[in-house]
Amino acid sequence: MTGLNERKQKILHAIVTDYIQTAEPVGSRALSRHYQIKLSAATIRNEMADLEELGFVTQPHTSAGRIPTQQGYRFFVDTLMDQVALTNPEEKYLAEFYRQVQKMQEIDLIIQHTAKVLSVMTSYTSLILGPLFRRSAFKQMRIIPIDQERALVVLITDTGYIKNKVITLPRALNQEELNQVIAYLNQQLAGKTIASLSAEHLRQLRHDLYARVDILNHMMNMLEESAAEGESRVFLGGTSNILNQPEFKDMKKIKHLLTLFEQGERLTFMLETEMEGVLIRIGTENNLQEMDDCSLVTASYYLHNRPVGTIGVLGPTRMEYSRVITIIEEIASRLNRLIEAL
Amino acid sequence: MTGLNERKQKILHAIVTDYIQTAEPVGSRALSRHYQIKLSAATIRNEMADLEELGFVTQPHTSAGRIPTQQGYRFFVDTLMDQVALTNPEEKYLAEFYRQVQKMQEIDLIIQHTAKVLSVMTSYTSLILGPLFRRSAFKQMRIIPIDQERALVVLITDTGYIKNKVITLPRALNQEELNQVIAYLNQQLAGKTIASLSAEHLRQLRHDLYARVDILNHMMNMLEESAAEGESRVFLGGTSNILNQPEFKDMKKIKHLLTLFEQGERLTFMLETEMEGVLIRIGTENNLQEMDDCSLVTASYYLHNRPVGTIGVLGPTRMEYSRVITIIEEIASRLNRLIEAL
DNA sequence: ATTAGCACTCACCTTAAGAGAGTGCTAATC
DNA sequence: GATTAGCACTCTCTTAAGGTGAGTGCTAAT
Repeated sequence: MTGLNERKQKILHAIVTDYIQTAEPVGSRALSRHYQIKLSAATIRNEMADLEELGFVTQPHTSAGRIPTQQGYRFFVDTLMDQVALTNPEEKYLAEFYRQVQKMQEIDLIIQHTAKVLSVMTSYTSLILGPLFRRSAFKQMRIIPIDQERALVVLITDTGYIKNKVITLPRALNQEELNQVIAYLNQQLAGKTIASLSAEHLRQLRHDLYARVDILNHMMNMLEESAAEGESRVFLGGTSNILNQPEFKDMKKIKHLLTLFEQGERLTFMLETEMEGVLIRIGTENNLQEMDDCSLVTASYYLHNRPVGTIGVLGPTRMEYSRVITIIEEIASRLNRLIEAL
Repeated sequence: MTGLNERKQKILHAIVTDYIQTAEPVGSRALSRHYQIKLSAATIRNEMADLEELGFVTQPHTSAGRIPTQQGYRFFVDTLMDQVALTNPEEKYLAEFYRQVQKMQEIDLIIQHTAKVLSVMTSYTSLILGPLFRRSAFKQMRIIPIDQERALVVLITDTGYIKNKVITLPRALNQEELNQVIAYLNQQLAGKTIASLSAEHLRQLRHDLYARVDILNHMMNMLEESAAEGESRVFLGGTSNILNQPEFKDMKKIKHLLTLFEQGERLTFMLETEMEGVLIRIGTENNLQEMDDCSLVTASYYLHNRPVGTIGVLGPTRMEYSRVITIIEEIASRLNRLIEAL
């Protein structure tokens, strides 16, 4: 299947590289001139015809140059792509940037800034899925009475995500009672991830606290709600960057993408993954109409080797994959370090 | 200056109304046909020529119909505009919507949903400035130790805005000490708005707590930081709606607007106002390049008659002002009621 | 004061022509 | 047998020209 001889690979590599840079169909002439391919245009034409038949490239119209197909990009990404390193200025910039970010103690700020820098450095749009609540572990929980009926539950997780939730209490409670419940919950839940709270577990809790079961129920409801899908904490950066891409000069496409950007749940869905390392989804691999012309490069970030969230870069399929991968890897690793320190 | 006789006003009204609907230059013919103006096209042409000379309308080119100028819109908004009421379905929709929203206890959720509904109902872009911290009043403050060095300060304001801030403690502190400081602060600050904390006030506090001045300093820094401009809590809704407007078919304009949308501080600046009632800024009145073709309709929302935030609708200058005003007034008042209940 | 009539303007659409880039194929060359 | 030069062909893109139609300004009649 991947029976591409070295020459074809070289040509495909050149086509993809060139097209990524110029967004123009690549002709045989240009290839034989600029790239280290010491073949005549005619020969290259023959090879390109083969590549087209094999599905790696295509022509926008009969007498145009070739552009990579999705399959072409896929092969490029899997086999052909060179690795690039950060440039020195990039490296310095990032180091300085995170020296500043480090001082912020709140995960939300950190992530927001990370989204920003990710989009600036790649000049694509960045998406970051904040630490997932249900993959975070309990650190502690407090309850602060607000008035007769309501109280604020503050939940601190090990990912630095601080969850506030106002709950309505079923009846007036004295601080004493509340404290008991909280103390017990803290003790039972400390260190556990939200996702690991089995039904069994919860039943046990309910049993233990049968005397306070009404309060507990409220608390548990809150937890479950939060753990459930509903909560989408996606941060975007550089949404306007998509407008720089010539493939999105079409109003309709932009509209679809912008509309997608407004739908937190769908973005969350796109980003949720437990994959190790960098994951690249090209065009229809995203399984989303709106994303058919887009690629998404994602990497998870970790706390204690547990993946808790995802950072991603969204651009046209004609994306500078190698550069983006390098950047995303670097930033993910910096984010990891920051989160460990929270 | 505004010496527009009734007939001219009638014609201007018709031009603006028609142009708002169609986005096409309005010709004399169309006016004499469709609107209740029983004058011939020729007469209308003469009047239109006058209106043009007076600066209320203009021609995109010599042989086109007229379109309103900024001054034209201004006059329309100030003097000509009819009031419209919500339609019955709109009213029902809103009532049901807020029946749902009411259940959410968190201001952020409420505002996010309000932004959504505001953009959906107007089909423009909505901007909402969350309750300003410095215009909110203290309700209470708690501190939760996280580890040896750090603690979480939770600050509940009367606008329902709950502020979390991780602070690094200057030295290990026992809960006792912290509680003392917090108790004192709670007592001193309860009911005061952040903005009203004068320097004198703070000096007094520092004096009273001289024994704990290091902790206090940290807390105060946090407060000051938060009260300062830095914190921009702007919520957007329906950003993709701008793409529906024909005046934004130009990529450049869209790009500028989207870029503006990414700059929280500038949005905050745009929205900050203490004005009573509905404020309309048309085109260059916004004092922002990017907004030269846009109008912004805003209304403050209140807690105890104190303006704490702003909701706004952003569209082209060719905006359905009267409809937007009606909607924004209704939604602002519903938001008021919700916030009073927090 | 109002209106009908008319010449004129200008954007927009369609069509045609020409340039340019690139291809596929064939025949010559290494 | 693989490679290349040459050439006819295809298709997009740009530019120019002509035609259409909506709308105007002005003048003379009502």
